[in-house]
Amino acid sequence: MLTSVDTELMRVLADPLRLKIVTLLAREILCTTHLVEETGAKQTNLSNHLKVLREAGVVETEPCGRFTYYRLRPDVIASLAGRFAELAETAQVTAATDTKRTCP
Amino acid sequence: MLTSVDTELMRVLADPLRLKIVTLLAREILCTTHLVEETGAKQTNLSNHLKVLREAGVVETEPCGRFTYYRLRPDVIASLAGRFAELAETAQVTAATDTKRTCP
DNA sequence: TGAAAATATCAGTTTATGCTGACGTCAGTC
DNA sequence: GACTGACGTCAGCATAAACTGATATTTTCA
Repeated sequence: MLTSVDTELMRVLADPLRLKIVTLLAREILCTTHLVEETGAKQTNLSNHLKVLREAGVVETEPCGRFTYYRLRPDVIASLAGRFAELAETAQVTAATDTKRTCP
Repeated sequence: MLTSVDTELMRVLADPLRLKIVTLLAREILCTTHLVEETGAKQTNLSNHLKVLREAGVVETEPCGRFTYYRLRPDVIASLAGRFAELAETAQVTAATDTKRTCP
């Protein structure tokens, strides 16, 4: 059974800046200041995007004094990768067998 | 080296209706009429979304008389799945080793 | 305690984009 | 050759969402 891809998660990850953040967090656990440096975005803007990522469960926070560390949740990304892999596999079979519905 | 996820492709796939179309096309090659039936969306709306998917290289068309068959390109989805799998793998290592940049 | 730094929140503006209705085009059928 | 059905295009509208500036909150350090 082909489980569908989470639309909300896709929406969250579709923004260029958020995708950049996710890519950066995949390599290192960073705090907002680092992300401001790396992306060049305004702190306010970044904070908004981080909130979106947090609420979507993509990242987790860990307070450290007056800093806040952000870490990416690997399982969320892995799950998404799995969904797309399934989808690609299904599409592969469809293409190979040329499964088409007849015109009405 | 971690190749980044294609933002444009993500934007295209982030729409609920387009994701629905992609999921349907993964199983069967369909024409617009079928997609109208399956999704319940207006033909015009669907045509607009199909154009977006076409221009992004996600789907291909095959004319058949006055009908137009749409097929999903498995390689595009497979590639995306691969990128996310890499990202997840990197994030997994980062989490396991607790790789964090020190506060400035 | 007062100042500064790190981060979050809020309100307002602007931009992007999805949806719709009207219309155009091309292929098949009577 | 006129008609119908499948599909695409275009212009306009409406909503969502990204960006910004101002401000609040919390923590650290002198």
